[in-house]
Amino acid sequence: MSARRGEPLTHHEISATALRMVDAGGVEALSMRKLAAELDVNPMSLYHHVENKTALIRQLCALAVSRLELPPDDGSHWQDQLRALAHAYRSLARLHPALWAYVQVHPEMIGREDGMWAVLCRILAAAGVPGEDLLHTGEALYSFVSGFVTAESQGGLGGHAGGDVDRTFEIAVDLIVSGLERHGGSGARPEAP
Amino acid sequence: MSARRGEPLTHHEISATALRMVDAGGVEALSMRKLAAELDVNPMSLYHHVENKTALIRQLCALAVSRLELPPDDGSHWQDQLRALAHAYRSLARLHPALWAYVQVHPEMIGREDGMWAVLCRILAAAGVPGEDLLHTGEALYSFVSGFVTAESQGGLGGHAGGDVDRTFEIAVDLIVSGLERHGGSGARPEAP
DNA sequence: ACCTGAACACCGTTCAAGT
DNA sequence: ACCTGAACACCGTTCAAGT
Repeated sequence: MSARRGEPLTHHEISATALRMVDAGGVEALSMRKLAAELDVNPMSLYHHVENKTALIRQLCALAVSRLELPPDDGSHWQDQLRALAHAYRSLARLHPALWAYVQVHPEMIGREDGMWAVLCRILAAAGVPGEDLLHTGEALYSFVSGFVTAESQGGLGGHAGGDVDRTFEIAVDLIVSGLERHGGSGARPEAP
Repeated sequence: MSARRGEPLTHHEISATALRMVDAGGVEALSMRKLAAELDVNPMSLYHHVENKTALIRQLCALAVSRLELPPDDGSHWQDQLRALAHAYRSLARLHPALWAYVQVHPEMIGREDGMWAVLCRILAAAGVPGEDLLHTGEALYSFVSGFVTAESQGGLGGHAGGDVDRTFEIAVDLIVSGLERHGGSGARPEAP
């Protein structure tokens, strides 16, 4: 009977449409009623496929996270692998900027993304970060990159004349790598002249 | 006539109450109607003192930002000044965590906080960051620290066993300082022992 | 000048009823 | 099983009317 053609609303179709709406207008532009309208369905029908709005957004986050392309553990320098991870994360954030900004404010939506943490910790270990600092350092780096991509996607960067955000990202990643080279075991130890 | 005692709703009293509500339950817990209830006033009365909800939140942000205690330019090392600035920013964020998370997603709410940018750029110049990289580096650092304090206030850090967030912040700031010492002109140049 | 009630166009969600 | 309409308790905001 539903206004839509025969098929009864797939899980996937709901998520895809919702994600499109979030991409277009931010999470605050997603309402169950507008989503239903977009799907040409009665608002209440959605509740047979999704527990509630929060659960729906959680699904969107999971969908987005699953697209993160983790760099493989080839034999390359940890510096290159760390750069690759940072770039992969930034790319993901740029795919769904509004959703990603939401994630930073609601980290419980994705939990601690397992694959990424394993890769990050492996790289940091290779960089010579001592075991007792591994998780702290990983968290620091993750929050740094999260902050950057959020600022980027929300217009918090590039305000100045000729703002070249790619260059800012390059400098940001260089700064982290340099810091690790100094702090970790592989670089120079503090003792200044 | 109003339910409240004689006085006609001061600007300040509205902001203070709203900020208290945001601190207690997040920005999403602030509604014009609940704020009016808290003030014991008709919801519509608020619109004589505030243009709309967005303008009200903007005022809250300005209020919070004005409490940032910028470190003075004593003669101390740029490293110490940078640490002081980072700590001041973190302290501010911890005063109003929910509002600060909101600010990161809506950077236009505070604009580019002028005093802070001047101090940050001065410190980076003292660190030997070349002029053409100054703004990029400043933006990178600002986004890093923003990311950290947002993650901290939203529970994105300290998930692991014995999570000591102060220690994570210490490591995070050390990492930035080390990176600058390497990249800038005043610290030890790469040449390792 | 300041306040107010009613109204409008929205929300998320529940529930009893329909096929 | 799946869908639906009516309803409830909320929103922000406008506007004409009150003092």
